[in-house]
Amino acid sequence: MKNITLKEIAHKLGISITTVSKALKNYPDVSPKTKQAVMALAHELQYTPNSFAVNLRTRESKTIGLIIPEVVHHFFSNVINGIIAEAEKNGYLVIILQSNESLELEKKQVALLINKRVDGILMSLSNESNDDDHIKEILQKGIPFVQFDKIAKLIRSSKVIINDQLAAIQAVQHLIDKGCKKIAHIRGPVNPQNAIDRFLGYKKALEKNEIAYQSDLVYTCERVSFEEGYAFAKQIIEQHPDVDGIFVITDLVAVGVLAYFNEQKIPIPSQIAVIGFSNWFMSQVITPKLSTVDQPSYEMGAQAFQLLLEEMICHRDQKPFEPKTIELKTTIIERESTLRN
Amino acid sequence: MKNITLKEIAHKLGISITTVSKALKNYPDVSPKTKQAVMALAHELQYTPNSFAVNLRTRESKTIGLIIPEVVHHFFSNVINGIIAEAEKNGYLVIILQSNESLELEKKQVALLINKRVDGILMSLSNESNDDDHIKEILQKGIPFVQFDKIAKLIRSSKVIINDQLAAIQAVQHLIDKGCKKIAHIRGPVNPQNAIDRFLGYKKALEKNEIAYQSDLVYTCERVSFEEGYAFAKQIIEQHPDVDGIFVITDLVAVGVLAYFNEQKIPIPSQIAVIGFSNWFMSQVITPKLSTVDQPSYEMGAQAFQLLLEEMICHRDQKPFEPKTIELKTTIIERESTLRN
DNA sequence: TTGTAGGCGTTATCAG
DNA sequence: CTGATAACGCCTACAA
Repeated sequence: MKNITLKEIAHKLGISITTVSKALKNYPDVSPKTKQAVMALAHELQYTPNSFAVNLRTRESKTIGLIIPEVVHHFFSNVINGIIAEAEKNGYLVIILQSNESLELEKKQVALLINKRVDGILMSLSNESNDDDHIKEILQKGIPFVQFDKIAKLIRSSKVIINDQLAAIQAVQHLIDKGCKKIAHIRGPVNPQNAIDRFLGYKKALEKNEIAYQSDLVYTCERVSFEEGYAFAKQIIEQHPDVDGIFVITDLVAVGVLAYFNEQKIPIPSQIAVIGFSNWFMSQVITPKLSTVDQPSYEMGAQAFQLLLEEMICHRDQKPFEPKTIELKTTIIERESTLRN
Repeated sequence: MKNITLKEIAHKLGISITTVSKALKNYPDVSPKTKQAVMALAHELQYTPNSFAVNLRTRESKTIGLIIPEVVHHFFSNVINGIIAEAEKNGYLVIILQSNESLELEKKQVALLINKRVDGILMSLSNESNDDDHIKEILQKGIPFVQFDKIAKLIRSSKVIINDQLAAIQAVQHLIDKGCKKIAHIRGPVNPQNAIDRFLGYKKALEKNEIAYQSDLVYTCERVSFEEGYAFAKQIIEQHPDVDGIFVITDLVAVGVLAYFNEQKIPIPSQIAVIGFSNWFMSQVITPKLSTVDQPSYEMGAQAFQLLLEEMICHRDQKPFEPKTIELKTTIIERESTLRN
């Protein structure tokens, strides 16, 4: 079952490879008759160009790389969805790599993609990432590059993000509006920009409402897991029994919090109100249903690809490209876990 | 920032391209001295082979394709995880495409991957798939191919599956052991082999326990969604108020069932016991915690890649390959939703 | 309108 | 030990 090449078509038709190539690409300088014949035979033999050869010639692979911290993650898998869909619409395929939240792996993945000569790279940083040599290498090689969600602020590239600080302010304000006076925050790891911004938003919201900030009400996740949420909930209730509201870095962790409180029969939201972040599917099916901040994940993926596409086109045409930053809207979703008044 | 080629290294060193190539690949017939020099310069200039050229020459891309019904799906994203990890260990990258449970899309994706000349294809069928022309084309072209989870039984290819029928028998037996006498089944769509097998398992378990099979106790999902679970739970309770156990095709749907019962304050498991399938993460955090059948998803991905790898190696070496089928073990996980006695 | 020739960057064969 | 030469399959000036 060998593959058909231009050469074979040319041979069978007794014409040159060049003519066959031109005919198939509908060049104006081929007679309709030969064009016809070539098309027909190509179709009959089910000719498809050898993409390896095309890649080599055109220096493009119509393939992009995506590096993401975790595939098994409601938010990220939705982003992937958006990216793949948008890429496919535009004739691109997507190679996906996981950093597993490890900087070392992330660097390795970048190297792999550069080696593979993908046409562009999309990336969301791992939680460990506090170093950007590998990212600088991407830029230095002139490879089109777009960051999304967890970004390195100082890198000059296109970005698709949400306003984490504002979203956090709104989430905490929501708790305050529901009557919470003493609000704890379970924050994300120290590195990621979005954990930092959400934390800053938490502080600002308190400040704006003239509630004193207490550093001992802030708990820091390392792995951002269900188990951590469970454990911190226990700590919070033991160390600060009068806490009446918790703003949690993400829904998964918040679900852990709810699990502990449910087990201890601590009433939510009457004693403690809880709000999460990201609007995972699970949040609407647990008891009590979790209030959260909705973050447009599919949209984020789609937009990230679009920015990358623009840059890839400029790159190919040797035109200069100005990085852009797109900020997507978030919305507070009120459910049972903050339903008071 | 142009890329370094063998030619340039050869030029700078005043030797031939051939020698450079050999030196870099550590051929025995190059003097240690030249080898040294070449290595050093290559390293200094950060030479990396142009993978497009290598692909063309070797007729391999060290890339495989994966077609999956849904990325945003706890089970499948875990499978993806296993595949990517195992592939990377063996020097392969993975292009992921989604069929969105549509046969038409699935066919398109297959065509894309064939065109791309991936070294192999991994696939789980969409629910719509009742036709296998596209799969036959893969085999006909001699592309290494492995099916997993939702498979076409009659296609002669390697497969990684679980014993759905047996797992279903065990799940229903579990309900019976817990005292259930009238058991409903919310089944998957008509096409997929695993939905059929689970349904058959349900029937067999009833039979073995001398419980009469009633076709009106079987409800068929079309989209396998939370909403369907919710709606069928309502129907079941209205049409058959004496049903005391439900075996549900998958956890997502089972969670919908629980949601309705919770809302109606129908006690689980005392009035009705519920068991799901697949052990989604969500199942252990909802109330009541859902009993289910655990299915090794990461493992399935990893094994599927291994089978594909074997086949790709045979393919490259022009050796014959015998398809294999691997059957992975499932386990019943007892949680609150069936916790009686 | 058609064909020739060169090259993309690598690898493999074979002769020196 | 080294290097010339010929592919891999396609594209594109340029010549005929």
